[in-house]
Order: sequence, then C-alpha cells, then structure tokens
Amino acid sequence: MESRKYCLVAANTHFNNSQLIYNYSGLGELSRGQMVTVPLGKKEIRACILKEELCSLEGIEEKKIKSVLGVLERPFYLDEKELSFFQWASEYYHYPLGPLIFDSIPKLMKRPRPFIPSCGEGRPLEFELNEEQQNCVKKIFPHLEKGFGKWLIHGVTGSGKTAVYLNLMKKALAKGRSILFLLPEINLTPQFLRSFIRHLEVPVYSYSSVLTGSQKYNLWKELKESISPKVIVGVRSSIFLPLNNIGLIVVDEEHDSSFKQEERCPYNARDLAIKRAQYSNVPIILGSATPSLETFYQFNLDGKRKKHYLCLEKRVGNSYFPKINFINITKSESKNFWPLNKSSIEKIKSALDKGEQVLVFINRLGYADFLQCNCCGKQFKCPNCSVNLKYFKNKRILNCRYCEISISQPEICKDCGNSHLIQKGFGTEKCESILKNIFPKRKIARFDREELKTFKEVEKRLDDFHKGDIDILVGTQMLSKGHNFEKVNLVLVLGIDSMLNSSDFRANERVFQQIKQISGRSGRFSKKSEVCILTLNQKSHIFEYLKKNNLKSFYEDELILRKNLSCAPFSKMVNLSFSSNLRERTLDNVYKAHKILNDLKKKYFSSVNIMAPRSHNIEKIVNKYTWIITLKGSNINDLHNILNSFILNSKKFNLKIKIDVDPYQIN
DNA sequence: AGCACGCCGACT
DNA sequence: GTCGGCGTGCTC
Repeated sequence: MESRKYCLVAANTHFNNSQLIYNYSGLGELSRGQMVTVPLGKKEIRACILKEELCSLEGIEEKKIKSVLGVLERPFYLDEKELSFFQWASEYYHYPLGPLIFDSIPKLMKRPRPFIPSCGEGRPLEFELNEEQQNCVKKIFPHLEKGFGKWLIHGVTGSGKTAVYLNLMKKALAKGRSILFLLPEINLTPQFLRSFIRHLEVPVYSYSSVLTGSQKYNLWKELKESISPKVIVGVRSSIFLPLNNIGLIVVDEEHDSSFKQEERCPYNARDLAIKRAQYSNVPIILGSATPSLETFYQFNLDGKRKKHYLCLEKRVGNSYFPKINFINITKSESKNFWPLNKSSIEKIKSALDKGEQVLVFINRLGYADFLQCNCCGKQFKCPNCSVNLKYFKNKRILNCRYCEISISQPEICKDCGNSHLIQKGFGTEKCESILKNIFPKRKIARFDREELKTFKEVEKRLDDFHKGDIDILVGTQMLSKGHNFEKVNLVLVLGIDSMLNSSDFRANERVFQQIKQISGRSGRFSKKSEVCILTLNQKSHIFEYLKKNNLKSFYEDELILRKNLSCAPFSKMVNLSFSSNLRERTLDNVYKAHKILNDLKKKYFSSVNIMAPRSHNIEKIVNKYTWIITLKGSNINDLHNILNSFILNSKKFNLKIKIDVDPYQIN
C-alpha cells in the first residue's frame, strides 16, 4: 500500500488565505507551479501547487483533506520565476495568492478561436535622433546586457521619448530578447501601437481589456510556448503575462494613476514592473513628462541613482513650449459667459479668427454639479450614495456617478414646492452650450465619456477635429494625454480650483501633472502658443512654478511638505477600509480595529503610526458605508508585520475589510 | 469570498 | 403556509 501524498496549493478562493492542503496519491508526481482542479465544499475550483510531498499536515484533521481532481495540461503552469513573483506580490499587497494568480490567468476555453498578432513591418525610423535623445540611448544601451537597473527618462511633452524607446527596443530585440511595454490606457493612444508595428520587425501584441477570453487564452498559450523575440504593449494587467526571455521593460507615463488597480488586489503595475525587472534581472525604463514624486525622489535624492536620471528638455522639431497664463475669474463681469469670462472669450475669438482650433478642458461632466432649491436650500441627493446628483440638461436627467440611479429632471422642489431650482457648478456640457451661444457660427463639440462611449466614436471625433470640421473641442482628462493637434495654439483649463481644494496629499502633484500634460496639447507645431488657466487662486504657489516652468523647485518644495506630513515617499502608507451596509456596524468594526491595531503597536510595532478612523470622502456609496484607518511608517517590516498580525484577528470582524498598500487616493 | 442553513417577520 | 432578508458557520 502506497503511503498518502499531500500537497499545499494556492486555490482560487479567499478561504484560509487561499492556502489549502489536498491529497494526490495515485495521481503520479506533481510539482510546484503545476495547476490542478480541486473540490472545495460543493464546488470545483482551480489551484496552483505550492509544495508537494508535505511532511506535516499543519494540524488539519486527515479526514477533512480531499483529493486533487485532475491536473491541467500545459500551458497552464507557472515556472519558478513566475510563481515567486506572484508570491512576492501576494505578500507585499497582503492579498491571497490563489485569487491573485487566477485573476490574471485566462479562463479555460472549450473551443478557443485562433488569434493572430500584428507583425512588425520593420521600417527604418523616419528621423534622426537629436543630441538629447542620442545621449539617452547612449547611456542606457551599454546596460541592456548588464542585468537589473532602473532608469528614468524625464522628457517634456513632445520631446520624443517614443523614438528613444524604439531605438533601445530595436537593440534588445536584435539580441533575441522580448520586451514588455506598459502604458496607462491603450485605447486612448493607438499611435504607440501603430508606430511599434511600423518600425519593429517582430510580432507586436497589444493587451488590454478589449481582448476576448479566447484571445487572452491564445496569447497566454503562445507566450508560454515560445521564446522568440516579441513585444507586448499592454495595460497594467499585462505585468503578469508569461513573457519569456525578457530583455527590457518600459513603463511609459509612469506617474499615471491607471497603473494603480483599485478593485480586487490593489497593486501598482509600475512598482510591480520594477520588481519583475529585478526578478528577470533586466533593465527597466520609466518615462514621463511629469514623474510622480516617489519616482523623482528615488532618482534624484539617492546619489548613486542620479546618473540614471535622464532629461529630455527640448521639444523635437520646431515647436516651443506654450506660455502658461492665468485668468482671474474673481470679478465676474457678465453672468452670461459663466463659467468663462470676457477675456477668455476674447482669446478664443482671436485664435479662431486666425484659423486655429481651440481646446477647452474641464475635469467634470454634465451641465451642473447639482440642483438646489432657491427657497428652502434642498439639494437633490442620491438616495444610495452620499453625493449630490449631477444635472445633464440634454438628457433632462439627474444622475449619480457612483450608482446607476437616474431620475428625470425635477420641475419643482419636492420639499417646498418652489419652482426656482438653481444650477450649481458646471461641466463639459454647460461649457459647450455657453460656447455655442457665444459662437453660433462655429462648430463646437465635446470629448468626454458621456458623449463618446466607444473606441470608434472617440476615433471619429478625433478625426473630425484633425480634419478641421470642429473649431472648439470641449473635453475632460481624456483629451489631455498623447494627442498631437496641428492647429491648436490655445488651450483653456477650467475647474482646476476644485482640484486644488482637495484634501488629498497628492492634490498639488495632480494639479501640476494635469496642467503640464494639458500644456503638451498646445503648440506642438508652432512657435507661439498659450495655455490659460481660469482660477480664483491666482496666487497659488504651484502656479508660480508652472509659470516659470520651474519643475525641480516644485518637486523639491513638495517633497519638503511630504516629509513634514510623513507621507509617501518618506513613509510607507497603508489604508485599511471597512465597509458594510449599516453605518453603525461599520463604525463598531472600525473602532474595534483601531483598538486592536493600537494594542499591537504598543506591544510590538512602536514605529507604526496609526491614524484615527475617518469616513471615506464619500461615506456612503451604493448603500455601503466605508470608514478608513491609515497606517504610516518608515519601518517597512513593522508595517507588514502589524498587517499580518491584524489579519490573524480578522475573523472577529463582520464586514468587508480591504487592505490597500501604497494607496493612491487618500480621501 | 461564496454558499447553505436556519431563524424571523411580512404577506397572500 | 412560503418567500425573502440576514446572521452564522463552513470550506483543506
């Protein structure tokens, strides 16, 4: 009689942190990284072997242990490098390994449809690199074969970072190595893909949420089975793809918040990319016109990294930087123009008269942020969320941005019967309509998620703008990234004040990045161009740096603030959020957790700083009440250990607890 | 995290 | 009666 063999697996469940024990006698040899199906309760789930031939059952009764049902065929397995990378991420983010693995692996397919990558055309680059670009390539090139190293290309918008990437990518591909290229949102920047396909000679795969299950399955299989050089251009989740023989990792727009996943495992793909480069022992290049403070700090304050910080300060071709001007809107001369004013309209008029086009940015959708009764002060609130409903005039509805609720436009106040409802705040729709009144003969269009729902619609609208069929384009952040418009030399920015007033410690950083990115849309093909910011806070010190284009001083000053506040990058931060559908339950739990954390701190982890519980910025979202405790500390081990001890206590709680390591939104 | 089970109040 | 909401306990 053969003795029983047991294995430890990471199963696709949240039970027991996903680590479960199964019997595999009679199934032959199993090894670490192989995938199997196992029973759990009445269900059948997938699992990945962590340890075979277990010596101890860790106190679990033998009769409770069930048997492995079957082994998944190749390509479903993880090699040691991949598995240890997943394990690292699981431990760092305090998220169960099983769900982490199986969230990033394609579902099984009965009949997957075939999938063809775009094959590169391998055409030569159309232009010579300028001196700065050459210098960049020259500095990084010798390190392509020297193992791990990280580089920051801080290149102003329009400085031609893509050409530098392409050059280095060609060199790595020529050595038979593959490349992982991460970018924030593939749909908004199809030009990257086009340019890679044009200039490289290898298969180019794009990876994003638009791929079907079948396509993901095929890609996974293809990547697993092949070692020939190829390029993946993908969004954050592509950091977990099984790309063999990596020679270089690039993270473009390193500062962008879409690298941060907020749901399920809240990881940051930029940080994971650095870790993956370390595990693969290859260089990684981070690129941005507006690096995050964390990244800037890493490369500038640490002496030995300073030579890994590369600047591109000139725009390619004949374009110059736009002048940044501020328009004071404190004295509103005419209500008719609001939220614009006379001098901004003058500017638009003179640009249009010159035959140019104009961009107007607003960070909000809709016609008004909310409606309020002029008589009793009632605000029209969402019944499910603690926010006001947004007013969409064309659709004649009030909408909530957090839940699906949508009610038709009220004529009178429900409470007092008054019919005078004031519209508070503004968004893209309002601005479009004001501009249409002022310039009735001009073609004015919007560029936002409300108006353009599909990729096709986005492309069509951009195309119309490029063709000159649109004179003024009113858009949200969607418009601020990557586009090059030939006839735009004036950009107006509205609504910055609300960002400036945010209590988030990154508020200044975000304002700075946003304005810098937007500036990149103006004057790409001209010597004289302008960005106008409409604000009530003209004297804000951030604006001084922007006006003088004094980037480094902004970063240095902001870093001093961060240090005094004990925020990232000086302290590691973790958010614990507690949510339930009863406010009282949420409060009970969050205060209980606060006490447990403080006891742990007192006993073992004195270096950890525990903030008082506070409600989420929007306390109730879709009828769930959320409160948050933030932990800060410069001792990373203490922080991880207090979290581990805390998790051991988590059975005592009767609500959902989410751990967010390195949170992006602190609100 | 799911899922089953069992308790209770509300409704025909 | 029975339907559904919700609290509790279980899953290797």
